[in-house]
Amino acid sequence: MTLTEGRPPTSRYGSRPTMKDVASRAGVGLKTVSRVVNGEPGVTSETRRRVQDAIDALGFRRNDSARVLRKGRTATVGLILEDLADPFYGPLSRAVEEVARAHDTLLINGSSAHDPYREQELALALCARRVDGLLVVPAGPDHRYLEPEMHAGIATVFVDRPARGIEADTVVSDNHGGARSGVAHLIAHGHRRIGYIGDLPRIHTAAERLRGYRTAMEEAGLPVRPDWVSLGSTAPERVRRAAEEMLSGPAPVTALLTGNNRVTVTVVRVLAERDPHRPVALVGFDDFELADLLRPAVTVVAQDAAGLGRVAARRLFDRLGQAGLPPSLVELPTRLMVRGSGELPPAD
Amino acid sequence: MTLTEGRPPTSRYGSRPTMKDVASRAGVGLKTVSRVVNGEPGVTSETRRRVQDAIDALGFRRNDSARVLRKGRTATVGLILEDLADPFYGPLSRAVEEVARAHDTLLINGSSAHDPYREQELALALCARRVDGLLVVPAGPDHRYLEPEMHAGIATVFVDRPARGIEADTVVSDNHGGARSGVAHLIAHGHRRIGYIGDLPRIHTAAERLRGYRTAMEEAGLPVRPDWVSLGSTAPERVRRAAEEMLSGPAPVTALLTGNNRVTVTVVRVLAERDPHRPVALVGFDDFELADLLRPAVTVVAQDAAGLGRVAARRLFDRLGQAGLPPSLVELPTRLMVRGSGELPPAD
DNA sequence: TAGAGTCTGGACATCGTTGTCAGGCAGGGA
DNA sequence: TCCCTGCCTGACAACGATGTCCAGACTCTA
Repeated sequence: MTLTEGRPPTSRYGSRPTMKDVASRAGVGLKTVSRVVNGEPGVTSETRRRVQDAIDALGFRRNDSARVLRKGRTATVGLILEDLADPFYGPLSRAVEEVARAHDTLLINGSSAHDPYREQELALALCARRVDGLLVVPAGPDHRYLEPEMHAGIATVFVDRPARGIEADTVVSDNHGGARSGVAHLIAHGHRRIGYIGDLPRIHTAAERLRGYRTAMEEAGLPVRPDWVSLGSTAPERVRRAAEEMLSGPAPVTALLTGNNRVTVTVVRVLAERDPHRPVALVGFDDFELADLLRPAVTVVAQDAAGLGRVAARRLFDRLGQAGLPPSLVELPTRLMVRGSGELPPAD
Repeated sequence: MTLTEGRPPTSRYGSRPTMKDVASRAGVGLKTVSRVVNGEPGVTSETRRRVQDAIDALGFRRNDSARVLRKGRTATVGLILEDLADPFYGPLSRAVEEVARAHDTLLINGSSAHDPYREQELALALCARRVDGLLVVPAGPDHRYLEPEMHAGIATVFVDRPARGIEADTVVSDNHGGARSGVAHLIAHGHRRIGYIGDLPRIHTAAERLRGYRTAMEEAGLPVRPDWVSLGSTAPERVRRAAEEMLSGPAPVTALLTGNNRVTVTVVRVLAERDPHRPVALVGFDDFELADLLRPAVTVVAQDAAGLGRVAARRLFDRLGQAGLPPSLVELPTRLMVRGSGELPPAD
């Protein structure tokens, strides 16, 4: 039989059967259908079967909008990232999805495309759809716009970076410590002129990593020339220019710390084009696929992206289960993965 | 002022103000608030201002569940991928997002984790939330479960692979032609014993690519030994074993076609561990980041992932705008990107 | 056979918003 | 002065599901 058989003649294309339709077809009351659909007790198996038949024949599916309206909870949480295509967020989002699934909750992924306005637009759209909770990788400089939503009961956790302007749960990596250990590693291999190329300074992680870089240099008693630090967009052209300037100036650097995986990849390209007899050491923040297969293999400060997602999601559900928890801050450790590019000796 | 000032005393934590609350605070009717919120005409600027003040004071945000219930449309479409962390899907999902945005529509991303059951669960959950449309990268062997939904008016487009069991809009790459051109490239460089390692045979793309491989071999009058073809999961262990067997059997292959980027990456690892004096040529299906920086650089058959997403999303919105279009099939061309690994001479 | 207790099913209000429609009011023409 | 037009405004029903509560049917016991 085809699935269109048995539809009531009133059903137009684009209109769906409701519980009322199911009830009248099965010859029972509305509430009985509701009981069957929700697996509630108090329906004889004979009645249950009749209702189920009607549901199948009509192709009925419960309208969750109506359900949400009545019940108040949506069993849905939102995750707002900067860029779905950035490999750093893959494991993060996957980890969140697993936790959400364990709580029978649907995860909605969205991307702000690095644009504060789009982040806000997206977050508020999800709030208007009454998600129970929100996980946000902040792109914008100010998150006070979420205050009314949080007060109204939408659990919110910030991941990878803290929010600005409000107190909220936050899960981040130890960016300062990670950068510091990466630079210390370069120093231990004899480098004294080390550059840092990072993301926009308004982004918290970029600032923290810069701070870690400075700390390591200071601890070794090394000076930091202003032209050894370059913060800005991670667009390949900008990063390329920055790298080339640092490598050719009056006091060229012999080693580089790159502020995230986008920057690292571009810098790897720049270094590959240079004279292989004058190698430049490199430590990248964020691990990336195939880093071990490049020659030289790229030494990185790896973040636990899946851990960030998992811890943040757990915190979100804790908060959903128990309102009124005080805001918490969790900092996850990073790990230096030594592979080769950071062990090159200084060229001079 | 803090944002909690002015809340009516009845407002509990976790309950939100409604239009009714706004109306009574502003001293106007319910419908007038609705007009202001939706920017409808027919409200004096004085009234509008009073209402807006009440909205701000109460932190009101329209409940879209109720709105959807009343209006029938959600201005939301869903995209179901296999794995959010697979870099192939990044540009695809980004392209869909751009198109959705141009239509003032929210995009919900979800992942099936390669599991047919999860795909169905997710698709139906989105249908229950009454998304207007659905873009699906099929993971399952049977999509008849979507038939009632499509009949009920949920526009559905399949991407990257066709659906099984139903007629529907589909946008795919020219998998057969792409694989054929990749293998022809290897043959042109003197290879006669060429292997193919692909995804599970039930996956349409894997089968098509196998067909392309066979076509190219046949056209060159070359035999295909059964142990030169290995289909199965893309788990690294399986792929590694398959590659090692093909490279060490009685008639070892001198070149490989890999069926997608996951397989390619694993094979690159295997090849990197082997004797560099006996190189194995490689052509991978799907481009991937840094393919050009490996040594040898990896020659690939590149798909237009962004194109897949863009074309599919456009088709979805065409269908939303005009119901009853006949199902269409679009096949996008692939591009052979010659980089080095496919040009190695046969080892013997 | 009557009464008590249990189980099943249905009528109705409700969630927050929007579409319909009618009432009120001001201004202009006769 | 009266009526008509046009503009604002608000009362009310409806969207589809769920929770409350009660009625009727049934079983079991005295």
